[in-house]
Amino acid sequence: MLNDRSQLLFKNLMGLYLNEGKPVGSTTLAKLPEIGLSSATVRNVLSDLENMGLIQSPHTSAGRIPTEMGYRFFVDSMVTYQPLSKKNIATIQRQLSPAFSQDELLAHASKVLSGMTGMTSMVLMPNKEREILKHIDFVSLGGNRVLVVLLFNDQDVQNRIIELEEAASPSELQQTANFLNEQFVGKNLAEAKALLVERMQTIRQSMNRLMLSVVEATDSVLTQQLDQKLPYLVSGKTNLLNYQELADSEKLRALFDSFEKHSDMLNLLDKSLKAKGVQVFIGNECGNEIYRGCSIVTTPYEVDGEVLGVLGVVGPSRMHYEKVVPEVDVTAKILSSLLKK
Amino acid sequence: MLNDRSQLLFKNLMGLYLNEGKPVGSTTLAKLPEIGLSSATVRNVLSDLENMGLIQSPHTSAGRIPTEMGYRFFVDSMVTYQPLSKKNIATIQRQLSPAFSQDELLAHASKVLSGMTGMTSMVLMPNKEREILKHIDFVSLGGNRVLVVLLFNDQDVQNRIIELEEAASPSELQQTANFLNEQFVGKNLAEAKALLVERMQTIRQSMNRLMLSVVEATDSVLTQQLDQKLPYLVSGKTNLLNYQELADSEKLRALFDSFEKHSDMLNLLDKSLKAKGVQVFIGNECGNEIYRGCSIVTTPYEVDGEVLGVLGVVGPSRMHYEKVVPEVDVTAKILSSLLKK
DNA sequence: ATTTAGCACTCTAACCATGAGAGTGCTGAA
DNA sequence: TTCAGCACTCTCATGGTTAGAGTGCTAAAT
Repeated sequence: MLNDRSQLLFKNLMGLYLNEGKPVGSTTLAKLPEIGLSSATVRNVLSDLENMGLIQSPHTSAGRIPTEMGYRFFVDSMVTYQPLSKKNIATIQRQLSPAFSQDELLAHASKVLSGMTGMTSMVLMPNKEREILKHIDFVSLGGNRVLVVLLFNDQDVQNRIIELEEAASPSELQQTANFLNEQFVGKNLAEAKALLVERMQTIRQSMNRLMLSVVEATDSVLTQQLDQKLPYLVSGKTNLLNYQELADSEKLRALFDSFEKHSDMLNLLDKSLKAKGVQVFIGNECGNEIYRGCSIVTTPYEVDGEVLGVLGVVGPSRMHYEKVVPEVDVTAKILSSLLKK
Repeated sequence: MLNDRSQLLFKNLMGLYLNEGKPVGSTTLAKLPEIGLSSATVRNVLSDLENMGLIQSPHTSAGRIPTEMGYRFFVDSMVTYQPLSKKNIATIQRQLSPAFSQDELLAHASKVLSGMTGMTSMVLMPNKEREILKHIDFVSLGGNRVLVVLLFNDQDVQNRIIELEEAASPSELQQTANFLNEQFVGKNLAEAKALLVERMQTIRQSMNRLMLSVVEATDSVLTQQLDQKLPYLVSGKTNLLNYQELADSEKLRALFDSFEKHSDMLNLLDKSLKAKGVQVFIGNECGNEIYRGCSIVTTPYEVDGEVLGVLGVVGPSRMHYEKVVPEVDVTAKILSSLLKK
């Protein structure tokens, strides 16, 4: 559909534009040693490319810049991705390793990604509904206060302090914990909640008042557990201040607002969740007018072959895809490998 | 030192400037009903005020704007603070109450403050060194993995998963926990660490290898506990995008960088930690050239009369002190009262 | 002794004209 | 098919001009 010469010129135009950020004219291209054509011939080709919708001219006497379709074509069939150096991979590994919980690990991944790419990163958190309850424990704090410790997936610990109506002895607490462990360990949060509702009738009859109030308090903790969490993390927002294409503070505000509003971003991350491998969304494909001029690169992370969430970066469409895509990819892989353990 | 008429004019000038953000000229002031002077007379007074260093002229044909000294004078002796409405107070209370841990409460306070003032807020976290250890507990996770639960100050729960060299039975863990509780509960983190080092010799002799390795793992958790935490939280950074006086993206970057660099801000928050009541830092007083044109309003929060940390906001010097100061003050008071419990 | 009207002066911001520079499309020759 | 040449268009930087805002000073009025 596109002859070799057109491709060559388009690729060179992209290269120059990604580096300089200024419209590229026919003379600039003609001067490149690998081209070997006069500027007039280049002009003819550029004119074709413009008719095809791959490039456009901001105004008559400026050079050409890629259109969204141009970016799309470039990303789909021209970019040669550059593998990360051993050293960079080691650096990521080193920065992610000292994390103690799943949440912390994901937060680190987000930081690493925004630091490495110089853009803004986001990490879609695993669906808490599907986290599997591994252990319940109660710690008496004296008086009526009890610390509830919930362990999910061997990595994620949550705790809440609850107040009972009357004091509970350690042995009573132990007994209740044993009961709850028997009933709910191995279930995910949603199942546990459903089960609790279902069996409440039976439980009421078989337990004394004290144990019942502990169970009820635990139920409310489980419920809160579900909604309370942020759906995704965002790091390095301020990195976007570095790009002049986003220098307008109206534009930035709109972007930041969109991050907080959640709906756009969740939509996108959800799409990526269902796809395999790295996805690149360019401009309008991001699903909102606001993202004109921006691109989003995402990829899912997983554990034991099951997709848990998505991580990615937002930046100007004029980004170095050949570097950013592998960076996102590798970070997701390393994250996945660390989650496995 | 300043006659009534000068004060009246200065106050009105400040009022107009705070609202409009544009230099105020003699005619504008003369037109105000409460002035009752000709613009010529006003000009004479303004000239005096300029000589005293309270106001300045950006250029010949613009009006006057306050200098930093002008702001200082205004804040120190002219502002009449507006008490918050009952409704606003109730709103703060409602937004802060549903917090489960100390950290969460402080994070909420920061959010509330940035939301209410429309500026950026920061909260200096309590000194972790001085948190008192209330309870240590171990939960066996099967295999060699043990969950360490540390409870501080009845509100702050921390946990870490540690891996032992060999499996430990629940009773062995219980025994170790009992020992550690006996030794360290009631001490603060720094004391606990010192004590551990001091007694290590004795402990080595009196305990078996397993218990020893648990103690050592706990020690490393205590150590991490000390450094790992952020010294302060920042919320609502993006609010600063709304102010045209900060619209320049260089300026914003410098500010955001300063928030991440910690040193400037910590210096300032530390100063506020030692002072009583609300403090206002204007421009240069913030301790860095970067904060030219910005002011910082801080106040300590406390529990049982002991100062724990500081909270405050950063915004343009042209802020409504009469509202912001009470807002910071009340938020700190409410936060303090919730921490007490 | 104050206050104020009047006036000359200064500076900014907006507007317009101008020209250099960059890049284009088209045409006709190689 | 390629390309040199040329007329054309548009932006951007520059400089000049003007209206408007605000000042300081002086001399008259209170």
